This record gives sequence, structure tokens and C-alpha cells, in this order.
Amino acid sequence: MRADARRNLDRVLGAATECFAEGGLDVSIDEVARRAGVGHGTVFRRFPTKEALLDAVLGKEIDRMLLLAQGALAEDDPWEAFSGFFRACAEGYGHSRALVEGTERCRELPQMAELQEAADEIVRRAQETRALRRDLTAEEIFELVPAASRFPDVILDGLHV
Amino acid sequence: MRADARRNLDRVLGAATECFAEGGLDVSIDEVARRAGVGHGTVFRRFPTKEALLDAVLGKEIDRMLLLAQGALAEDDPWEAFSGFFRACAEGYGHSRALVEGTERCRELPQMAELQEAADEIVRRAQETRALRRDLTAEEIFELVPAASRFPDVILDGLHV
DNA sequence: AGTGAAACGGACCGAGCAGTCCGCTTAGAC
DNA sequence: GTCTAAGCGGACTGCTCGGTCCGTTTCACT
Repeated sequence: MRADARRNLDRVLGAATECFAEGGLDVSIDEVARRAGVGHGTVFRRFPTKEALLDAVLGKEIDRMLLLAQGALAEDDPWEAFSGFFRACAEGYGHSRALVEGTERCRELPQMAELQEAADEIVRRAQETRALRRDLTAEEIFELVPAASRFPDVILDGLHV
Repeated sequence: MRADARRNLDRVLGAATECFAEGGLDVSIDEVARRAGVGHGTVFRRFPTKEALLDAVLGKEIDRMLLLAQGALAEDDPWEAFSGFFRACAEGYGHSRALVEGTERCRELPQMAELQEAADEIVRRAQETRALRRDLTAEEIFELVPAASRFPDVILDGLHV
């Protein structure tokens, strides 16, 4: 891969991440290209459709979440692990409109399976110690993340037993 | 106003309410007109812009909420009044994507001032009896409504003292 | 039934979007 | 320095959408 191509690819991914985070998934490719300082033809050469670009951006966000989840699984106290991870997810959501609007699309990303498993385990451990209410599945609990991005303490209070 | 005009106006408002509730604010005017069984010229005759139609639909939803709020203010127990109203709001949000996506726009509707006042009073009373946590304003509390549309009990647990 | 105004609806316009294409530029191997 | 393939970007296309316009239809009053 040529050096200029590599550089432009990085710029495009960076610009797309920022644009979608700030303006949501409806931001146009022209806008992304402008912010990246390239022509929009260059964007389409790397990502054949807008959806492909979206998947790349969301995939990187999922990867970041996965690292956080693995960190939480290394923690001793299960409630601390859960609440810390939950707060981190909430903060991520608060910083990115792309995540909020793209939750549905994320479900179909390959990385998601692993993240799902990690999150399940974090929840299972916290529920085992009776610190976390047991009438909700992991999936349901993480539907509360968007709300928690504004008021994490209220939500965690509601989830604590 | 001619009878056919009145009938078509009702149909358009009804169709718009359904369309925006199901598909969000991005549903096209053509779609609304089709569901109403009229040409899209007829829609634009009554509502000069799409925004005007949106405001009409959202305004009617706000009116419904206001009735619920006044009902709650007639209730004896302040916590019951608050939690009942909060649940009703949550259910309304759950049934309408228009409300979710149009929260911002609602803020500028004339009816909103009165609803705001009523909600403030409902919250004030519940906080006075120490049933409702006092570290949040009414406005902040109602930002939790979208989350509560899925899991009202969790949110109310988090809000109860 | 006749008439005039009100209402109708679809043809039409312009803007903005995703996606394509091709002539020009440039990196980097020799 | 030369050469060539990889890379570039902007002109272009087709589509959808909000909004306008006007010839035709329908209501409702006498």
C-alpha cells in the first residue's frame, strides 16, 4: 500500500469517526471527505458504500469497548467491575451520536459476538454476588446505557439490589 | 370550512401521527399523503412546510400529556402522582418514535410551557415528601423518560429515595 | 339545475444525496 | 532521471425529497 494512500485512509477514518460522533449517521460523505481533506471519490475507493464506512467506524468503537470489558473481567469485585464497565459504556455513548443511532447496526458486526460474551460474563458475576438485580438479562441491562450517559448514578441505583 | 376539506385535514393529521410514530421524523410527506389517501399537494395546502405538520402532530401529543399531568395533580399521594405520570409519559414515548426524535423541537411549542409547569409541580410535591431524590431537577428527571419506556421499574427504583 | 368559489392532486422544479468514471498526478522501484 | 501503476478528485448521473403551480373536480348555496 502506498504511503499517501495509507495516510488518506487514516484521515478518512478519523474524520468519519468525528463527523458521525458529532452529527449522527446522516452526515454526508461529502462532509466527511471535506473534513478529511480529500475528494469524496477517495472515500468511495476505500469504502464502496456509506454503509461500509459506517461499519468500519462502529467496528473500531466496538473494539474499544471490548478492551474495556476485558479490563473489567480482570477486576476482583464483581459489582465494581460491572459498574465501572457500565459507566465507561455510558460515557462512550455520551460522546458519540454514531453509537446511539447505530446500536441496531452494531448487532450485526463480527466483533459484537465477543463483546456480548464478555458483557454477559460481567453481568453474570455481579448477579451471582446478589449486588445486581436478577430480573434483567445482560442485553436488557445494556439497553439502559444511553440513559446512563446522562445520569449514571440514578441508573446504577436502580440496578443495585 | 368545507366538509371535504375538514375530512381530509383530519385524515392527514391522523396519518401523519401514525407515520411519524412508527417511522420517525424522516418519513416523507408522500408517505403521509398516501396513507391519508390524498395527494401530497393537499398536505402542503394545510401545512405550508413539513415542519408545520410536525409541530401540529407533536402539539397534539403534548396536549395529551398535559391532560395526564393535570390528572396527576389531582391525586392525593405525591409519590403515586409522580410515578403514575412518569410511567404514562414513558409509555407514550414507547409508542411514538416522533416523540423520541422530536423532544428538542417540542421544547419550542407553545403548549410546552404549561406542561413544564405542571411537571415541575408534580416533581416538587414528590420531592417535598422525601419520596423522590432531590439532587435532580424536574427537567433532568424527565430526560430519563425514554429509558423508562422499556424498564420503568428500574428507573423508578433509581429515583425513589 | 346552475354557478362560483373552494378544494383537489399530480406534473413539475431545484437541492442534496450516494455512488461512478475518467483524465490527471504522484509515489517509489529501477 | 525515467517510467508505470497506483492513487487522486471533481465532474457527472440518477434518485428522493420538500415545496410550487395550475387545470380539473367538487361542494354548497340559491
